[in-house]
Amino acid sequence: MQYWLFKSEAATWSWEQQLAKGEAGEEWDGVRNYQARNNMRLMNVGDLGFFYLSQAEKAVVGIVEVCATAHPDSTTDDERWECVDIRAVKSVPNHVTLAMCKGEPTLGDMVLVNNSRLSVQPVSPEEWEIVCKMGGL
DNA sequence: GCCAACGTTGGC
DNA sequence: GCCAACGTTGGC
Repeated sequence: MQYWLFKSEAATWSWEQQLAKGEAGEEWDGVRNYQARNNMRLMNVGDLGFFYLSQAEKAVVGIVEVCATAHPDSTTDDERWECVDIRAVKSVPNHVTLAMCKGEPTLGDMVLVNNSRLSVQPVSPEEWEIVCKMGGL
């Protein structure tokens, strides 16, 4: 079991849209970055992830679960790009903002804090625990 | 809206 | 295989 962080822009794919997909989930398509794709290839069904909104929101707002391992991205014919499917598990009661993460010394090594541009990131078990607590879970 | 950081492309 | 030029992302 591993932990991840999925980054989205609310204008492109919001948490409400993800929630609306329910148990079936939805493919996390559109990723065109090798590092992010490689992370998705490492995912297993049952892995958990944070749903993070960049730009306006800049906060972790939900928990998701991987429900299908990497497969070709249906939004392109380019076979280089793959994606997993994720489904919403629960909303985070208190949104954990980027500023809060930056202000938390124990999250100093978090990828979100150090490499803001990577759209699919690994999260350590320790970081997972800390962010969950900050979020009121 | 700006700009820094990063990734990708393409010429050599 | 290097590196300059360019494009994109995302925080501020």
